[in-house]
Amino acid sequence: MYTLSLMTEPKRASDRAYQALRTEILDGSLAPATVLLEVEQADRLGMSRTPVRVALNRLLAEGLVSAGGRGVTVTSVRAEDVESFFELRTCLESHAAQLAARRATTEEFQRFVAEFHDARDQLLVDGSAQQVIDDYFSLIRRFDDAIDAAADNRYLVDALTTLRTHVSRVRHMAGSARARLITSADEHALIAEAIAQHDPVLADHATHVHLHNSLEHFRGAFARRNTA
Amino acid sequence: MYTLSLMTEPKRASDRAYQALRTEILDGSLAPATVLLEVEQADRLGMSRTPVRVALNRLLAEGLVSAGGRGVTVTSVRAEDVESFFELRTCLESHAAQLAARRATTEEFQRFVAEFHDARDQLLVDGSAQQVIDDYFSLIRRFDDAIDAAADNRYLVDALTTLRTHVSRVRHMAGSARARLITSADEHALIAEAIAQHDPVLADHATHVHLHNSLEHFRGAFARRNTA
DNA sequence: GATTAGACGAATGTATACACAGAGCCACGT
DNA sequence: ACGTGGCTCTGTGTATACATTCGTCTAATC
Repeated sequence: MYTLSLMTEPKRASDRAYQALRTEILDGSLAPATVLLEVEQADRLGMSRTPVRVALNRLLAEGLVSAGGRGVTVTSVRAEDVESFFELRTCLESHAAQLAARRATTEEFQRFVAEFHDARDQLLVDGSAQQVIDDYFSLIRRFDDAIDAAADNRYLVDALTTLRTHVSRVRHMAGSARARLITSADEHALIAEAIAQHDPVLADHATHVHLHNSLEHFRGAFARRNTA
Repeated sequence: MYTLSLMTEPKRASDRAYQALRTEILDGSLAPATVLLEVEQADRLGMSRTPVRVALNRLLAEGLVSAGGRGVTVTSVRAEDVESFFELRTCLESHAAQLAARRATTEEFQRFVAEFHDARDQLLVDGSAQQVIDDYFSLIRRFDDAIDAAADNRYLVDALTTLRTHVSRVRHMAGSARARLITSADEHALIAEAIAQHDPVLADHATHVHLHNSLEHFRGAFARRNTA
């Protein structure tokens, strides 16, 4: 089963609406504070209000839009939201890494160590090529999925999935600097190593460090954006 | 603004449907594995399919029902779910308590210490009276709300709100023994004390202890239920 | 006798029509 | 000129009709 975002054309109109709106919110085409009206979107997406309504309710549950009086509004991402957000994310990802370190198989995560080393080398050689960057993010995604599977906790994975959606938004807003990506690859390699060696405390702390640095990067990016 | 569960008669039919179904799932009137059909429920609740559909989608997002093939199914609560569930809950509540200990005002939580002491005394005197038990749960609710407010993290509070819904279900299934409630009051008093004294580590650990004991209680209740 | 293909039916997915509520606006009065 | 009252217009909430899909039962063939 592929994830929704990889399926080319879902059957249900409500799924198409959900995907379309979600993608546009994540990549910024639909700017924060934009008001989404059912009729408007139904017209734009070439369907009736009913499936749009379903899609908007799903986005509402995810926190990507908020319901205020008339229509729904694309939620804004203020700097303080990013702080709150990473506070929770650090808590959850660290815990997931800790659980993974207890429950995962060594081989699987030792492979990730090697992959992250390769990725770092690639980024060093050609860290500005979009292909290399895309590959790296896809590696991170596989790594996150592997941790989720190893953590083996449905509720935790659900919470993290929602959070990671919001991460995508912030990432889009902040962009990704080559230097940060390289450091990030090293940090991920360490997390993978800790999990492979069944060291829960190190996995916990390495994840903490990684997300701390990640947040610092976003803070910098936000500051530059707001002064520019 | 009152919470939905306290509003006597919401305007929207979809809200009435949501409340009705949610209540019935939480108190067990709708047993796990029950299949909910739109038409069926619409008929039973005296409305059309449309608002029922909205309600079911909300329940789906909350994880109280799951979508399998035909209709939605009331999710079951297996022992292993309770484990996963408390694993996450411990992580989040501990973190919330930690944040509250850093950010809360001493007076507010010192009052909670006194209230929990009073509650324990009440439970000792007349711990089987439904009124006393209800009062105690209502106190816990106010305490949780106060922690949430002090933690001041929208994402964390959202995650905890969802989790606490599931706690209600488990509590209903397991029942509440007088002895456990008394111990629980003491544990809560300690958490409140730690927050009042701005001791994040103690708040964290006291919450951990409380939820550990709480989980032990549920484990025992489940074991008894499954052997009975 | 078991397995699979096909048709039937029930339940969901979608569209549309109507009801209601809230916001904006114009006119009227002061 | 400014405030107030009602009107209109727009958007959501609900109902219902229609389309589509998926499960299931049956029957036929191997």
